[in-house]
Amino acid sequence: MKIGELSKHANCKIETIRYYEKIELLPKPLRTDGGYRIYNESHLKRLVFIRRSRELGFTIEDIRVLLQLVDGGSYSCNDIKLIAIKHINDIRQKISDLKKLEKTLSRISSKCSGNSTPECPIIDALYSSK
Amino acid sequence: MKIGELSKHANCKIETIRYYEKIELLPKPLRTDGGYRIYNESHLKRLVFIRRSRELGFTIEDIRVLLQLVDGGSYSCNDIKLIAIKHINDIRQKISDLKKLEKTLSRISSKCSGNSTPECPIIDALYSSK
DNA sequence: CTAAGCTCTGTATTAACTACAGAGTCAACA
DNA sequence: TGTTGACTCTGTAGTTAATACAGAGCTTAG
Repeated sequence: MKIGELSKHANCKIETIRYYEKIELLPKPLRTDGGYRIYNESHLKRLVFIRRSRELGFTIEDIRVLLQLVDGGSYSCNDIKLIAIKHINDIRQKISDLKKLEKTLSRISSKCSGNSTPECPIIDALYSSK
Repeated sequence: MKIGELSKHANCKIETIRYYEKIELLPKPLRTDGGYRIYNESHLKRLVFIRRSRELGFTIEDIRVLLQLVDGGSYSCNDIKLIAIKHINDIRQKISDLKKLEKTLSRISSKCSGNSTPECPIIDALYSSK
């Protein structure tokens, strides 16, 4: 299968596929005489794995570790679980930070009259000298 | 005040201050004969405004708009409130996305025995052919 | 055989900084 | 006055995870 077809099956842009090859997440595929990349099912599975992991918010480096474990064939369920749990904790932290942010912003902007005068509590809150 | 002092007062790295000058968020300060930047109180206030806004998650471009409104002197409370509300909505969306993510990951990883066998539901979920 | 459509490489861009290298400046102290 | 150490300067490159080209070459249906 050529890169365009892989792209459709994996729901991943062509440039991204080439990018993953360059950073060595995807193995180099065979080429036609003309230089076109030719992929097989195992490339597709691997690419789907990568995309799914990205969608779950794993970084490329997380994924590299996961793939190395899988490639090595020596991974244990525990290895994987540790990575996942760390990631879940990161996500929870982000959620908590964003909630704080939202509260602060909502509080500031609720004081705002929303009229056409040039007095604005939001600006005051941001710009005040202390 | 020299850049190091400004940096301490505004809690902002020196490189970042120079960066803000380069992208024209901060006005160019006067210089000593030797070429050192010399700042005054109004630079400090502006830098604090920028840092505070960044901490609240506004983008540089958001801040540029806010500052232009303030600089123009013609802003209205309503102008500012619209920007803030849009931003609050963006944050709520992000929180909701992250919560979904967290749920999915928690669900997958709770199936994981966490033992030393090479069978792992996390990998299976990511790597399965469909 | 030709034209449309696909793919190639390589480089530049995005956001918001951060991290140097190598040079120059300033202030205090002897 | 000389020197040392701390500070600052410019300019460039790196970070993350792609995305967006230009300009060339390949493939295949008709």
